[in-house]
Order: sequence, then structure tokens, then C-alpha cells
Amino acid sequence: MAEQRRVYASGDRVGATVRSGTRRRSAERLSVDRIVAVAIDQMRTHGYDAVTMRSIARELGTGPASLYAHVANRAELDQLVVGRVCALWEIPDPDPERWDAQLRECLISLLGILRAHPGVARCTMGMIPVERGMLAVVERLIGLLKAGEVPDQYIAWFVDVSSLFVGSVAAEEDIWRERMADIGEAPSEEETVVEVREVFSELPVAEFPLLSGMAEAMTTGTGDERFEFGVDVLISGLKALSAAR
Amino acid sequence: MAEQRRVYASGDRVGATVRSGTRRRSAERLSVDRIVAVAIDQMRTHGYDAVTMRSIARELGTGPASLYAHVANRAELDQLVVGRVCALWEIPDPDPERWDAQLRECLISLLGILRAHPGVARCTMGMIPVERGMLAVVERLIGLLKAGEVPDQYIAWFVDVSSLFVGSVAAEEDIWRERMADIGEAPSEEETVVEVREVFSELPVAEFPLLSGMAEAMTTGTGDERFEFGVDVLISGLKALSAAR
DNA sequence: ACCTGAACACCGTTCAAGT
DNA sequence: ACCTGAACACCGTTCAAGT
Repeated sequence: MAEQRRVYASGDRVGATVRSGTRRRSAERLSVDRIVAVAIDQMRTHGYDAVTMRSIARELGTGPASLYAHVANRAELDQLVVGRVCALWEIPDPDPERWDAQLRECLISLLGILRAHPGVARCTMGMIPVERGMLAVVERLIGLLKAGEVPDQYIAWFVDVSSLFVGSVAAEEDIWRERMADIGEAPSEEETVVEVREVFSELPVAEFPLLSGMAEAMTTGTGDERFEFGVDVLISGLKALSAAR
Repeated sequence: MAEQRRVYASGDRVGATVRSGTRRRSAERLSVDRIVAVAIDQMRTHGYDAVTMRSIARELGTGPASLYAHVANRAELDQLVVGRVCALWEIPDPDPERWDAQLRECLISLLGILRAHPGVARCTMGMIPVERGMLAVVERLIGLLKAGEVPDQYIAWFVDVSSLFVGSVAAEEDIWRERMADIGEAPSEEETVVEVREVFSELPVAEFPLLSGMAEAMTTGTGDERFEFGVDVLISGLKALSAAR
């Protein structure tokens, strides 16, 4: 099943999966909504790289040219995908007593949303949040930081830095996940850790006196723990800088 | 000249630039070094997306198939490119008196190196640093953090988080730079800021009470200032967490 | 051992023509 | 207005054949 869609070594395009019967006829009319929905769905089931204008058109029972009546190009489609998914991000009303804990929960829940929609994080890189739905989220995030009495300039930069961080972590996880799927076996996080740890501990001590002694630390912790450490560093840092005026 | 290599709306591949006379004959033999050098050079001059196995082969006066005798595939080539460029990263001997300032300078200089090699940052996403040259750099970075008496676990995670941050900022800048070049005019950072600021200040106050009042802060600061804020947040956060055990 | 031509199975986008 | 077939100018990778 994982192999079913392999065409050549590293290219796994949805088109190779004919999935007879799954191909819808052009019964319903095309729309931006349907196109975006198919894109998100294909990213989840086949990975970011497998989604192309052609694969989307195929699933909608038409040719790639038809999509261009609804979306300008692939870049715009990616924008719409991110907008649709980020609209799921819920940010609570600010509580000045625990704005920092709220902020922490928000960043963690954003990663959760991106994880629940594999591939979507890959669309976020280099995106300026001008899409309407995204601005609504930024608005609420600002509310949280205002409750913490963070200076305006720091608020603006922190929104930038923290969303870049969450997006990058999600995109990186996504690349790994796809690479694993490509190799085929998906060697259960446990095994990979053991392998990588071996590489580190077998490093020549003379050349790598510090690194070779840190094989344990370098490979300890799940993705969640590493990510949450990053979030804690960011929030502690923000509080320290804000306190120092 | 900027238009010279445009073929269709958003695809600008090196091959379209025939640059008669520039195409080398296969006088010298192929080698991994020459292939990597051409890749880095083309990323700088034509942008990340323009570099393909075919464009590299063309510049070397041969066909794409010839490259596969020296590199396994495009992914491996990207690894080699990052390795070559990161080898330029110099990390000082640790001074316990000012390890934090040293760390700050290091992260800033890494961004400088990635900026000096446009396109290369795009190869770093999702890369596990197992390449030998990269481990040497990590070794020295660890030395710096040990001088700051950061716990081993935090050292490991911080190397991860901070390099992801620098790489992401560089990759994001790169995407913007290419998009600007695509549009053609490259509207002088000044103009873009003015335009984006207008978008923010024209937001309906009822719907965006906070954001509409922050147009100034949202658009203030150069890329450098925003990046250095991020670095300061990371280092302050690390120090706060380390102090709290 | 190293290199090549030709082929395979794909891309995103455009455009004239249809309904 | 919306959709389509066919074409254009590309991709990465493989492979049998050459030197």
C-alpha cells in the first residue's frame, strides 16, 4: 500500500495511484473551496510533494487548466490552504494573571493543528500574513501579549519570531515524516533514536571531545519535549527582555 | 537583463539563459567539488529554484545523467552544498566571561554567511547534521554553551532550536528575495514597508482594534533588528531557564 | 571507471476553442 | 462565465551503450 504509489525512486505523485472508482466525475461545479479542500486532503494522505495542480485536477475529474479559472497559481493556492487551516487556531480571551501560560498553550496548540494537517506547514514558509483569517488570529494573539504588558515593538517582533518557530518545527517534522515514508519502513521513533545515538557515541573522542560525551543528551527527548523547550525559551526570553524595558 | 531569463510567468530556469560562450566544454573532468561549486554559484546568481540537475549539467557542458556518477541525487547534492557553506562558520574559543556575547555574535555571523550565499538556506530545512564538517561546528558551539554552564540537555536542545531559527530566517529572506526578483522591480525595502504599513492602518478598527493601532510597530525595524531581537530572546530565555536549574 | 543519448513519467502554465 | 484539449518548455531519474 505504501509502495503502491511509487513510480521511481524518490518521486511519489498522486497520479500514479489510479484508485479506480475514486475519481469523481465533474458532477459538481468547481470552486475555490473544493480545490482547497482537495489540496489539504491530498497533502494529508500523500504528502506535500505529491500535491500538484494536476493531481488536484485529476481528483476533481478535470484537467489542470480548469483550476486556473479559480486560483491564480500554485502560490496562491498555498496561501489559501494556510488560511483555511489557521482559521482553526483558537486563542482565548486574555487573563492577565496567566497570559504567559495562555501564550504557551496557544503555541503548542498551533503545532497540534499543523500536525493534524500534514503538509500544510510546508506552505507557510515565507508567507506574509495578509490573508484576512490570519489577521484575525494575529489580533487575538496581540491581545494576549498586551495583557502581559509587553511593549508594542516586542509584541510585533514576537508574533513574527514565534510563528516562524512553530511553522519551522512543523515543516521540519513534515519533511522527516515524508522522508521516512519514502524509505518505506518507518522505523518506529525508538529505532531511529538508537541508531542516531550510536553514530554520536562512535565519534572519535580526540576530534569530538564534547560531542562524543553528549550522545545521550543529543538524542534524549521526544519532539514534543524539544518543541516545548523552545517555547519556554522564547517566553522566558520575552519576559526577561520586557522586564528590562 | 532581469527579464532575459523569463520563460513563463513564474518559472525562471537557468537553461533559458543561453549565455553563448559561457557554456564550458567538458575539458576538465567532472568531480563532486565542481558540481557543488556550480550549484552554489547558480543559487547565488539565479536563485534556488533555478538550480536543477539539468542546469548544473548544462553549465558543465554535459547531460544530467553524467552527474549521477558523482552524487546520488538532488537531496544529497543539497546536503553537500550546506556542508561546504557551513564550513565557513567560525566559532571562537570560549571565554566564560562573555560566552553569551560570543554566542550572540556566532548566530549573527551564521546568518551573514547564509546571506552571502543566497539560496543555500533553502537546502537546510529538515536536515539532520551528520555531515562531518557540520559536526565540527556543533562541537565548537557546545564548547561555548559549556562555558556558560548550561545543562547538557539544554545545550543539545538549544543547538537544535537556535540553528533552526537562523536557518528559517535565512530561508524566509531568500523566498522573499526571489519573489521580489520575480515581480521584477524590487521595490526598495522602503517602499514595501510603506505599502504594508498602509494595509495595516487601513484595517477596520471595529474588527481589529489592536492591530489597526499597531501599524507602526508591525512594520518598524529592518530585517537585522528583527533577527537580533529573536537572538536576544533566545539567549535571555536560555539563561533564565539555566539559572532556574 | 566514467560518461553519454535517449527515454520515461512527470511538472506549471498558457491559449484558442468550446459550452 | 466557466471549462477543456492540446501544447510549450521544462523537471529528476534510469539505463543500455559507448570510451
